[in-house]
Amino acid sequence: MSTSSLDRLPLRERKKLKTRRAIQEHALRLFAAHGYDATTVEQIAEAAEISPSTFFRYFPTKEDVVVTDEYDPLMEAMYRERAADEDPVEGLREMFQTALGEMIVGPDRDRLLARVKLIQSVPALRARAWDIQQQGSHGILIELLSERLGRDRNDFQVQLFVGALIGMISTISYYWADGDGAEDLGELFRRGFDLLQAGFPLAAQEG
Amino acid sequence: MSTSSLDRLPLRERKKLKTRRAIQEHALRLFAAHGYDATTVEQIAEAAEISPSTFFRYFPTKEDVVVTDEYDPLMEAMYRERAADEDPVEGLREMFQTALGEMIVGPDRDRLLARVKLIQSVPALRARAWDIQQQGSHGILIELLSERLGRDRNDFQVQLFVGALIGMISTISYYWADGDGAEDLGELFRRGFDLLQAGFPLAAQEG
DNA sequence: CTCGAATTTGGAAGTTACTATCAAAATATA
DNA sequence: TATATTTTGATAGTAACTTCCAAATTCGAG
Repeated sequence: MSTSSLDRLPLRERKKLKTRRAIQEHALRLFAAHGYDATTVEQIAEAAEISPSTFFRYFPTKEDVVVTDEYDPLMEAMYRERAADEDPVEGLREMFQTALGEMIVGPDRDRLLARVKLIQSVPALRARAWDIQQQGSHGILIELLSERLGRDRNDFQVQLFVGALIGMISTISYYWADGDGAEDLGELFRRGFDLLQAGFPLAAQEG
Repeated sequence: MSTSSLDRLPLRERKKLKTRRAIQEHALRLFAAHGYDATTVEQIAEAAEISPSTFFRYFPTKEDVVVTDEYDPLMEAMYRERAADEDPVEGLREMFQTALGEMIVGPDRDRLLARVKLIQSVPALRARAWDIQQQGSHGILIELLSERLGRDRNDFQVQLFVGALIGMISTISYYWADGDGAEDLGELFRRGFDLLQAGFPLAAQEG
């Protein structure tokens, strides 16, 4: 962590990142303390020592403060680094494992857990989170997969797969947050991919 | 169509349904003509000859006018009518086929197509549509399936399956609307279920 | 170090979705 | 016809977002 790439940025950029983080931290703190709806953008701006108009320059909507993250480009880079002759879906599966291991630990884990719980509990956030994921991860996954598979981006099977995968990821996130993060997220993803790859053998059990 | 069940309702209820439909029709018409954002609730209210406050008594948000439909209870009823010893997932598959055949034809088809296209093009609607589906169809499917399977409602596999299914349905709807409804919706569902049940055999093709 | 260009910030005013309240109107019931 | 219940409309208010302009800050060149 010593000399991160951030330190080499020009002053202006560093300040912007700092402001952005300050807004996000104060916002999440206030949401946790008083609730999402009860916290106004004005209050967040005051806590972060900026003006409301500056708030909206950093985040287009109040929802984005909670819903936005920076995982997508990282995941894309990780996937592109993988061997070209590997099975594409298998590669995706292992990319997720690596990503989860690297990104979702320590303070990030608690942050993510808090965010998912908040998202889950506020309709406006649930809705926006899905759309952000759809615009971000969904598109990237389509591109990466169709590329590796040598298929068109509009290939129906690829779209179906990614659609199902995103739906599964949503489910996994909420299941994980429901259990207060007690279960291992990597293990939940593993079970998800197993079923997606091999099909769902849902059979009745003894009631 | 002659004497529908609606005619037997008391005057008050009939009027409510009529008002609700009037609001929805005028809203969709205005959205198509001038765009979603450019159309205000006030304008919709004026066109439907009601007050803005009445609008919000019928629809909690402007988004709901577009996003709400009445398919869920029908699908639930159709599923419950099916034989108890049938394979639950197979039953779901065939319920969807029947439902699509019965509900999504004629004027309903064009209406649905217009709605999906509108939803697809407006971020706020995309987001809200997902959340509505999640609150509605998702919960119902979890209940129906877990019941038939004799499993707990919190069963992880059931949740994964329904999550993936809902993701797939979203994908299918948008794919269908993208192609202006040229493809057969039932056929698209069939292919989706095939892959979900048997697993995704995504293999590279000759580029 | 200083000056001028570019960018970031703050402030003010406006739009619109949505809420709360309460009196008037329409409908049901007796 | 008279009374109770429900639905409606008008009014006033909140807060998220947008737009626009002037002030402050940072950057690059001489």
